[in-house]
Amino acid sequence: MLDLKYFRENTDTVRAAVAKKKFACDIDAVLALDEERRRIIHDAETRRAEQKAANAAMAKLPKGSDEFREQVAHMRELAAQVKALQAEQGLIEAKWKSAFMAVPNLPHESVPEGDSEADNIVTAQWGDPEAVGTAAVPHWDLPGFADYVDLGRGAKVTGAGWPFFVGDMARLVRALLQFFLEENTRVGFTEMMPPVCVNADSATATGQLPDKEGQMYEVPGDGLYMIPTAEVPVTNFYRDEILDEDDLPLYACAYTPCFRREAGSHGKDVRGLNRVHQFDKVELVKWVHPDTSFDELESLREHAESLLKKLELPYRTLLMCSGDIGFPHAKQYDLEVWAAGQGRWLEVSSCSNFTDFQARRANIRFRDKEGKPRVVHTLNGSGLAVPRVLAALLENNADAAGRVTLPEALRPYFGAEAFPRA
RNA sequence: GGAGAGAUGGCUGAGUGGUCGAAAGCAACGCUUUGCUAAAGCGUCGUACCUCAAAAGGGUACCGAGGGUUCGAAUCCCUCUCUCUCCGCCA
Repeated sequence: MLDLKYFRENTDTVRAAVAKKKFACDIDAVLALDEERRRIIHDAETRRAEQKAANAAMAKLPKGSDEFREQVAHMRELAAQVKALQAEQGLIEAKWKSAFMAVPNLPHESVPEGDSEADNIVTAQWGDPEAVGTAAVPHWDLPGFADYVDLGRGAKVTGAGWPFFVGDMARLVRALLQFFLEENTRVGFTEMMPPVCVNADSATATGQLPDKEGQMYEVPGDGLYMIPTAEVPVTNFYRDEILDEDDLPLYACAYTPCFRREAGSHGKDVRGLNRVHQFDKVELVKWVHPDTSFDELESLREHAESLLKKLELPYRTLLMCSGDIGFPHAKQYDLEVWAAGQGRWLEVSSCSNFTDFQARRANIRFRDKEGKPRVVHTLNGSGLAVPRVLAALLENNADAAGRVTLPEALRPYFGAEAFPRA
C-alpha cells in the first residue's frame, strides 16, 4: 500500500512507476474513488456532528417533558440519515480500498527498465561454472539418489513433491540449516522459530492474501494458512506495533519448512529437488529506518552471497528489471547457483526491499526523534533455501560413484569430509 | 475439551445509558524555583481519517474484534478472539 498523500500529490510519478513495472492499473479510477470517498466522508461526518450536537442539547432537557419527546422524534429522523450515509460510506470506502491496494509499489530509480526475466541484469558472477567437471549429472541421476531423497514414498504418504530425506541426506539437510543459522546469527540476525501456520490478517499484511491465495495450503476449519516462507510470520512479529527508533535496524532470521502448492507449475522444472511442495529454508528479515533501506538491501545481498561463497558454489547475482520484480517490491536481487549436472542456474535466494509498502500494510512503525510515528522499511531475503543449494552441491561435487566432496565450511556441521559418510 | 474471571490511553487503574477521548497516579517531555549526584510547582503529553494552500483551528472514529438494541453506548445484548485460574487430556 502506497502513502495516500504521496499518491494524490504525485500522480504523474506514480503513473510512470506503474508503467515501468508493466502493471495494468487505472490510476484515474483510483483517484476518482478517492474523491468520492472524501465527499461521502465529509457528508456523513457533518451529519453525524449535527446529531451529536442535538444529542448534547437534549441531554439537558428533563426526561419526560414535551420538549424532550419532540427532540426524540426529530433525532429519530437524523439518526436514520446518519445511518444511511454511513452505510454508503462503508461501501465506497471498501471499493476505494481494494482499488488503492491494487496499486503496486514504486520501483526504485536504480531498477532497470524491462519487460520480463530476459531483461534482468547480471550484476555479479562468482566462481567458474566451466571449472566444474563436465561429467556432472543431474542430481536425480546420482547413484542412490532415489533412496536418499525418496519421492516415491513421499508420494505414497502425502503426494507428488513431498520428499522424504533419508539417512545421510537428512543429515546433510540438517548440516546446511545449521550452517546457515550459525552464519546468520554470527552477523547479528536474531534467531527465531516462528509458527508455520498463520492467520488471515498476517497473510494479508505480507501480501499473500488476497492475491496469491491459491499458492498457500489452507488449514480447513481454523482459518489458518501454512506458510510459503518464514517471511510471513517473522515480518508479522511486529505487526501493529510502534518500534523505538533507537532499536532500528532490527534483524531476524528463521528456519522453517515452507509449503507451496505450486499450482500450475507442472512441467520440466519440477524434477528432483528443483521444485517441491515442502522445503526447508532459512529466511532473513530486516526492519530498518527509511533512510537506510537501500544500503541495507546491499548488505543483505552481500551476506546471502557470502553463504554461497563459503559453500564454494558458483553463483550469479541478478538485478531484477522493472517488469520482473514483484508487486510490493521496490528493488530485488535474485541469487542463482550453478547446477552443473543440469547445466543451468537455480534460484536460491531473492533479496528484496519493500520500502514502506509492506510495512504500511502490516502497520509497523517507529517513533522518530520528534515523537511522531513513521512507517518502517522492511526487507527480506533467503539465507538460504535448502533443496536447490543441495542440488547444486550434489551435482557440482559428486564423482562417478556418487561420492560428494563437501566444502570446508560444511564439514564441521556434517561431521565428515564427504557425503555419504564412509 | 469443561467451568470461572478478565480485556480501558506507554504502564497502573477509575468509570454500568446522555456534558467521557475518557478521572487519578506513574513514566516521558518542557518551563520555573532551589541547588546538587535530587526534590517541588506549573504546563504538555494517543492514533487514524476528513476539513484547511500550510500551520493554527474545527470535525469524525477508536475503551480486545465484529454485529445488534437505542434519539443517544466504554457502559445493555449477541458472536468471536485473546489472557488468567481450576479441571480434564496430551508431546
